[in-house]
Amino acid sequence: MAHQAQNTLGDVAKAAGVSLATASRVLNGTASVGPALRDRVVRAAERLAYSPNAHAQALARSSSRTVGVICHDVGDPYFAGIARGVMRAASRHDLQVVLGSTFRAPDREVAYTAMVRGHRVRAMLIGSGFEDRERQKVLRRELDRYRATGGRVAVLSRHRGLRADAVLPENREGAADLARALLTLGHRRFAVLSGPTSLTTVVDRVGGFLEALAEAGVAVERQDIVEGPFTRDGGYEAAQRLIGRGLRATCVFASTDVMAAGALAAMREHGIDVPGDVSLAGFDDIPMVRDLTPPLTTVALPLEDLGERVLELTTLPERAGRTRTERVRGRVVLRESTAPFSEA
Amino acid sequence: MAHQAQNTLGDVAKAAGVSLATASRVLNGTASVGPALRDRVVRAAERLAYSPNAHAQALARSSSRTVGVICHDVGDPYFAGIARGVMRAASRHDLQVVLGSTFRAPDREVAYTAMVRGHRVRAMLIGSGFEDRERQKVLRRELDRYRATGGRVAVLSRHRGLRADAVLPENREGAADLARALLTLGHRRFAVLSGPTSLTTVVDRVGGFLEALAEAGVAVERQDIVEGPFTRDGGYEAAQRLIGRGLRATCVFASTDVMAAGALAAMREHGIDVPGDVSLAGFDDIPMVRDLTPPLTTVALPLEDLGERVLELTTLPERAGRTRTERVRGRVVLRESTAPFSEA
DNA sequence: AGCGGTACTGAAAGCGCTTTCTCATCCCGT
DNA sequence: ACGGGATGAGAAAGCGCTTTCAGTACCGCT
Repeated sequence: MAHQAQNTLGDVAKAAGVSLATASRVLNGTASVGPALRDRVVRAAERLAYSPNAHAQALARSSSRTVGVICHDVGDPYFAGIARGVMRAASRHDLQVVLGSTFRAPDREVAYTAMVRGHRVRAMLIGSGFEDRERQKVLRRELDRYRATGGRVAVLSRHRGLRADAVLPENREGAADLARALLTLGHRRFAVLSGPTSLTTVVDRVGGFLEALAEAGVAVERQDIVEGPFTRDGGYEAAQRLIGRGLRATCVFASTDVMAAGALAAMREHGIDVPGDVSLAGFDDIPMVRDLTPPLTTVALPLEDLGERVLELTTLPERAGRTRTERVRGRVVLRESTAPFSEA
Repeated sequence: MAHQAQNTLGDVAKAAGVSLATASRVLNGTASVGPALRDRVVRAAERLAYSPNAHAQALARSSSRTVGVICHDVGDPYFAGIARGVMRAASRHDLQVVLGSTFRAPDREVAYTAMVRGHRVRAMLIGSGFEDRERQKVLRRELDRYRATGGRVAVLSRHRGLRADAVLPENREGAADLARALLTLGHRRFAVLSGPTSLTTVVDRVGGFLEALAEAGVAVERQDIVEGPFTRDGGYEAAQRLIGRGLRATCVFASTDVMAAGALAAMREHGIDVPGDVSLAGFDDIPMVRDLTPPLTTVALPLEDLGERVLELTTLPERAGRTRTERVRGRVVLRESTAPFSEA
């Protein structure tokens, strides 16, 4: 599917009766060119519908204005929000974006980084994140190679041993804050809907939550921690299982809002009133949760902002040894899905 | 921010003690090379962490495995769903994606097409769509130039006078189906929450809805059609205004689910029961609407599927004169947000 | 008139790869 | 033993641009 001949800079130069060099200079504004010639070139370019070949430019300049973005799933509201922020910032910096969606498959993540490296992008934003040691090692090698050649890397959320600039949603602390807020409401028996423990995000959130409870002397039994896919239906199923085992908790924490949404549906189906019978809280504050009934208590993360910031990080001048880390504290938002509890 | 020297194919060739040509052939598998040399090349490439420069390849081959995707806003659940489909299909076809988000600004749309054209992508997917004649003319010119040089274009939803392969959600028919379903429920007085009439999608949906009503002899008064931004908050505000004017309709149609979600919130705030006091319906069937209370009646569009199909279109061999059009009929899904109505 | 600048413009050398051509070899049948 | 088709490998010509480097003109001065 080769492209047919496009007009090249050479054509433009010929049409304008100037040299290649001059045409290039006019179109890039890299040097002063006499107004007469300048005009002729601009006109010729317009007339020929000239569009500079980005590849040729990238090759000649050995640099590009492209960044690579790799995330788990653009379809997920979490990444959709982040992606929006990234796109906004990219457009502000006049950067192009090539996108990779791993669908949560670690090897696809590595494949994408390789591909993106091939594109000689000036920066790479990584928004996925796996606990898998082996994978992480491979990824790290890939990224080190990339950086060795001058590439920038910025990650969103924690990545094991990936020395890179990062925007860090404080999942651990946010979940802990939430736990404390729920304790304050009087809850003492909790259940947790966990996502796959292969995701760092999940590990941090669940870990932070349990830890804060533990500090208050509250333990969560193993059977009250249910794991499921990091999706709405994953939450639904996990909740089903929890309910099937006999729901004894007075408060359920879902490690992400989309799971909470699913859980809410499951509870409704089982005639369990939220927050009457049980309180429910999520994490992220994706837009839709305000519109659930009841609106969901959650830890608000400024998703779009996170996206913008991680992109911005790569535009900052590189710092010698140290990497930059921007921590973003989630804000606990208490809504109607959680109610005070007192031992009847 | 020039990249430092990466290992080039030349380095690999030298390290393997073969010519550039042979190295290229081995790495691309384009010709048979003796097993001994082949092995040396592969090893050398691995050792040097060689990553072919995609730009150089694109330039030399004058073709690339990249497609451009342009949409209004990846953050919107509608496009997020579609984007997911596109990414899935792209990964299946081993195609890279460069993404553009126009944030609903027509000139940004044109700018993106130009940029994407510069990338010599093999195909361009356009998911936006404006009624604006002037803009459309500019866009069309841009795309014609692109196609004149062998580029493929596929659009999602109707685009005025853009002769291109298309996946066409039948907005008009879907809205009409919905209207008829609502009529069957007994409703005779309707209100419409319209998005900006600069969007083709809006025009089609609202038009189809009203037309079907008209055919049944039901008219909607001008003041019962309220326009707002194509967002959740746009729906909220539009509903506010409608309520402010004195809501007389027994059924409200929002031209997109996200607006319906906002409208639902507004109604709840005003103590208007859905569907007790008024029925409410949307369009798209984005995942979240199942989880609203009440779950939303809507016209279901297979979003992810739409995305896959529009990408697939560009992978099909081009057809001489005629363009392909895949129509996708939305399916009316009646949920609890709509109730039968009978004149009390 | 002659000198040092200043301001423009062009020729040409790459950027890193693919892909014709060309040229050796090698193996086969006869 | 010899011609001829495979087969394997290299040289070199681009792909479309940017960017040194090397002028050429022309300006104001002395």
